[in-house]
Amino acid sequence: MDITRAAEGAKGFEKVFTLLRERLLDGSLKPGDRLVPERELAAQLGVSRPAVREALRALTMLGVVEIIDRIGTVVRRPDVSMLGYFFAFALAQQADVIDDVIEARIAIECQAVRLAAERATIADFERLQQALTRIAATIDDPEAGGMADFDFHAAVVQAAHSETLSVLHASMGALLARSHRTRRDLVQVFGSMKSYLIDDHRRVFDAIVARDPERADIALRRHFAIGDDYRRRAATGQVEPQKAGGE
Amino acid sequence: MDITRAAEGAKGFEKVFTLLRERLLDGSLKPGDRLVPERELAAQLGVSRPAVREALRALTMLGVVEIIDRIGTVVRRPDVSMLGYFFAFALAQQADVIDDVIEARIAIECQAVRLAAERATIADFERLQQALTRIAATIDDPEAGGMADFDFHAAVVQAAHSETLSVLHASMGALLARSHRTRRDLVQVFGSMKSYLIDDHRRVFDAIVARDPERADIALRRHFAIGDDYRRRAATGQVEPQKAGGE
DNA sequence: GTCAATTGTTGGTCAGACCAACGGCTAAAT
DNA sequence: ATTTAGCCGTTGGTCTGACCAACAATTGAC
Repeated sequence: MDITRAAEGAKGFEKVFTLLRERLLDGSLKPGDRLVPERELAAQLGVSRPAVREALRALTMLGVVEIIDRIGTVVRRPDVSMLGYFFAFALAQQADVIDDVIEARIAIECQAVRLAAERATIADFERLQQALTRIAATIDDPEAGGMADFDFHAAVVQAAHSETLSVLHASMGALLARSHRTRRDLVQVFGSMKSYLIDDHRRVFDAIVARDPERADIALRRHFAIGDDYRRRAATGQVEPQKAGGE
Repeated sequence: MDITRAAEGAKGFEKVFTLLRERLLDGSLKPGDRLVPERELAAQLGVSRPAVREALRALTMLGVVEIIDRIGTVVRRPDVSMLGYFFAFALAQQADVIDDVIEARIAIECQAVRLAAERATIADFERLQQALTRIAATIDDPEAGGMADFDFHAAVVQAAHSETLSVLHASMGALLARSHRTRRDLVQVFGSMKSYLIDDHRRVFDAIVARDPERADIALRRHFAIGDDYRRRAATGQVEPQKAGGE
């Protein structure tokens, strides 16, 4: 492993981090690979060992490496659970990032639902059907209901058979699950949400089964729009949304 | 700032990280706050300064603090830029399935073009217009043309005014730029690509200007589909695509 | 009051030492 | 010959103490 071509001009932490980042991004370092020991890496790069440690710790936070005591540092597939930390901090600091990410998830799911309509397998239909059943069974339980809603959406993304979309969706998973959970709290405020939750998810499922990407996309977008409406009205103190009973 | 209640039993990095995480999550530390100097924090916690540095560096990667040289460490509000690092690594691992990533980009861009149709500013229109001009001017230059194509798509994503979509798109940026570059090589095989490239991009632009999200989405999807058609025919040795000249 | 020099402060980095906990190797016992 | 016990090497985790760079603040001279 030729690892001595360091970043120009940099030293210490920056030198190590930049070089490892490049090796990871260009594929020289792959999941499962073990880095040379810290002392050796420090010697090769002409930096101090604490600088190496800082860089490795930083990469650990991104989930791309794992420092194993007395074994060494191992490259791993980026671990979406690390993003749980990020979202927890974002929530605690009331950062704008939360709504931005939740909005952007529409891109992932709406494209996924189109692909699902084209590619879903029997196993996918079964998983979606089970998720639908669970949504209905948990309609009065916000905790389990939130999870059931999230599971349905995750099943849609899985049915798309796109590894990239799955990774992106999983990276937002912690945030989306929380969002679904919060949405479910509104069921006690708006009785009409019960039929909304069951019927809308069913509509999405039916469009996937019908192999109709356009219809699936439209059904899912409508689902998001009405969900946002419920949220808006809860925030503004309005009672039942006017469109809830309509088509 | 009472910061000495450390995590039970832990020491070194773990002790510092855990304690700071708690302070950040419980609101004791807020954006704008400045932590005590590293030396003092190390003394208060009874750990070494490198341990403090590792913990601070870890929190830096999560975007919750910023280490400012000779000033100190300041708490900040997390923003989406941290996600960019994560996505870049996650997508780099997908590099073996480049087509999967290229396909998934449709999710990002098609949602972005919808939002662009709703949110684009005058400055966005100007940037898109310039990109269009550059596409036409570079029609016979694969290198510059690939970049011009990518710039148009990036401008669409920017016009969506969604940080998360921008970050996601940037994470794929290198792959997409290369894909556009490769596509431009096909111009020499298929003369009809010239009008395709100019007209299709113009159609997308017009739909954005018309503030018509549906039409923009449809135009961009058609653009991708025809682009894929060219690519397929090049791979299978066919000459001009039959639909190229039609509506 | 202004300017220059000095001092203090903070993060960035380094060198070297020690500790804990394994795994591997070697020598002794059976 | 085989098994067991002890020792050594290795690696990450942590610590101490020192030095450097680059400012800002303070002090003294004019």
